[in-house]
Amino acid sequence: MENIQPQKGHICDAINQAAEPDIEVLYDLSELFKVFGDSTRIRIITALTAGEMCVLHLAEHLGMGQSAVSHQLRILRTSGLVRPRRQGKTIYYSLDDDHVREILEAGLEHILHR
Amino acid sequence: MENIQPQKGHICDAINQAAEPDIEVLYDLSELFKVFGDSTRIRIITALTAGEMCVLHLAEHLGMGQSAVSHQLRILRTSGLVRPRRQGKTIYYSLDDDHVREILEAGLEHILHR
DNA sequence: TCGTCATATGAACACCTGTTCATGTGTTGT
DNA sequence: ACAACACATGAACAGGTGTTCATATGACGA
Repeated sequence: MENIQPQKGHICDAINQAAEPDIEVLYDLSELFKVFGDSTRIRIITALTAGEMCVLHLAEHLGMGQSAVSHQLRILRTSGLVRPRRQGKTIYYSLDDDHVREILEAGLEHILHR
Repeated sequence: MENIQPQKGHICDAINQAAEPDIEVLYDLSELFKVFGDSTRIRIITALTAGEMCVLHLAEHLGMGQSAVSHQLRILRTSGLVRPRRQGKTIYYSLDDDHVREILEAGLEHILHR
């Protein structure tokens, strides 16, 4: 990284203005979006928007192997986006938070309205 | 990928219900979130929330090299999240779309409120 | 208890991503 | 025209990511 020192003072609205708002929060934020940044996981989340579903049906729905889906579900679970409910041998997954739908909506707004 | 055929019919709310809503849109959606899924880009976007800024000031603000920032700006520009404005030698970047702020907000809601 | 079903997990592998270094492009002032 | 400045771009390299294969866990029924 070089030593940066622009010669003439440019007029940048945001410069010299208080430090970054919670740099650690911004890191967590990027980690959250990283979870949404995979088409398999987005498809899982979208599917769960309609209601809870078990792993094999998710795999069938996505046309993928059970293992791959299970791995992705672990990531979604760890991130607190999805919640498991055990009933006998099968485990039903559902969205853990209404924020998840809102984030999805916000993204769709950008994709569609332009 | 294995041949999946669950033995007994589980009760999954969303199964057998109309096909996926535009699988291509979901792919684009994941591509969008992928752009948000990097701390450097999130920091750039957040910085631009306060107003336009030139590349060197962004680099200074982030404590990174000019090249790295420029590479990330190209990704943000290509994704339509950020817009350049040339004035002499320097180029000022700003958020291209109000949707960007909304997506950021939706993500923050999830991070903070829990 | 034994076999089967539903899911989870670990290792391995190919692929993708972000930074750095070096260099190129375009603009300004002299 | 030339040097300096602001920014962009290409190559290269380390580190991360998602799928597959094989195997483990845990629950149910006979």
